[in-house]
Amino acid sequence: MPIQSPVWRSPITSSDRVLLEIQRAIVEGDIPPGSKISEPELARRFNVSRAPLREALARLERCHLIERTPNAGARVVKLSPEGLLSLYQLREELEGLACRLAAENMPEHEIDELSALLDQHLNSQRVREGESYYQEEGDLDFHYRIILGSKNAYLINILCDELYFLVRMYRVQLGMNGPRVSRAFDEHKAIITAIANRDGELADLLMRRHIGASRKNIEIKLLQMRNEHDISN
Amino acid sequence: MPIQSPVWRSPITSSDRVLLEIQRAIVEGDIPPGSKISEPELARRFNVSRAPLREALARLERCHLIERTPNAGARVVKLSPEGLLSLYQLREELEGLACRLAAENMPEHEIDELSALLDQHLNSQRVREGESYYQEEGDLDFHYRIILGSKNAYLINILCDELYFLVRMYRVQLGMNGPRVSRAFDEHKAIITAIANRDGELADLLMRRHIGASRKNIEIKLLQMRNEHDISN
DNA sequence: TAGGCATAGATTGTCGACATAATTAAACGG
DNA sequence: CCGTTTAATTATGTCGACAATCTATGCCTA
Repeated sequence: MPIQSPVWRSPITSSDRVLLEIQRAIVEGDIPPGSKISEPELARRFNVSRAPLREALARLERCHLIERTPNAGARVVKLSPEGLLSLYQLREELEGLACRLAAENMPEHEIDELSALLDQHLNSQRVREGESYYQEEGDLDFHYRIILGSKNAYLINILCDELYFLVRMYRVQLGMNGPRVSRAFDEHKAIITAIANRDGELADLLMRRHIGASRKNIEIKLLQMRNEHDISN
Repeated sequence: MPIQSPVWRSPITSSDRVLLEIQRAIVEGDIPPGSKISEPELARRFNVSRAPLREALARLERCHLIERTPNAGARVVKLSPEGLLSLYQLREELEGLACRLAAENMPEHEIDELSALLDQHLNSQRVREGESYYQEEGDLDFHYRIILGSKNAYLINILCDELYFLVRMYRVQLGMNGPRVSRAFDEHKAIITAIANRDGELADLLMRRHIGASRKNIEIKLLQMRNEHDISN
């Protein structure tokens, strides 16, 4: 039964518009983590009443970008090492499952498209200096397509609509454009090959390893930041 | 970084009260699957304005009990074999992970409590005829406690707040009080033992098998129902 | 008679205002 | 001067009403 995505529906209502704007602002850090969300202020800022704004806040809570307490208002989530660890534990498990299911359910043409997209990225990426594009959009696109290929509506909803905004937020705010680009590309290639061969078990394993590598990479980054902080104090 | 549960917060506001009532009504089938949700009607029925009602609807959508389309309103979800399969695929994965994490993070006293609870259920259940209690509340309680024991906030949120209402809905509406009671008890005992031994790998495996058995049990039930339906036509 | 169009009714999305609870500021006492 | 209590202010929860959109009924046309 097709569960339509309630977060990424075509922006028609003002609530949708406001949602997208605030989502971007939080992910990019324009509204800093931990800061309080003032309904009257945001309503003025986006020229809407509090009704659609509150609708947007409800959906922001759904993708874990804000936390609300009754009668006390909402605050932007505060990033933390534990939160990031929890997030990546889940991603390893869920995206591994997504790969296994994609190996069963992903139509040939979707696999071909994704494969072609990877090659295209390889060509355009090696030449120009701006490797950040692949790191950002390209990587997300890769993961999204596999998740969608799983054809499991709940899995798609949880990953794409609820968890991936957080992933982007951590990436942006930790400044993740490390030197993992080329290796990530090879790993992506291996995963899509496994899916094309309908080898769900292997695709599962490779994806877990892929995300695990990202996690370790980020944990190192966090340790560095913590050390710098300790030194500066 | 405690993420407070946004769905199960103490019912203080009218929105919370309405949410709980509608949740129960949908899970129990009082509001039949697929039926349209009329905001004016429900607002009158619960003596509230449409504002808190819409807040409740937003949260109902979050736990997949209704589906909304912009400018067209909300409908109660329609149960389907594919939906149930998707749900149990996710549960196997997520609750397996929960077991692995619980083996690491669950405090001794929580393990002892759960263990004692199981023994208590064993005693009170064997004597009286009403085995349905354990099947319903007891089983849910068992799973909830392990999930909470994982100490992964996102995992807890997804399972307890977003997916378990659907699990209950499927159970109630498919009339799941089968003969699996005693076997489920043994399986529960084995799982908690593995967690107590801090053997995450084993607990993971056992939980996956436990849920997989439930899934097969339900698939059989669905086949039976489909056959009965075919015969009657 | 089937299909498309227009109108009427109802529903959803949005708005501004009020009641209540929380937060801040001030006043008081120690 | 600081902590506590009280008052003022602000913010959240809720309400009723209006505007935009969708649905259904009936009519017209081919």
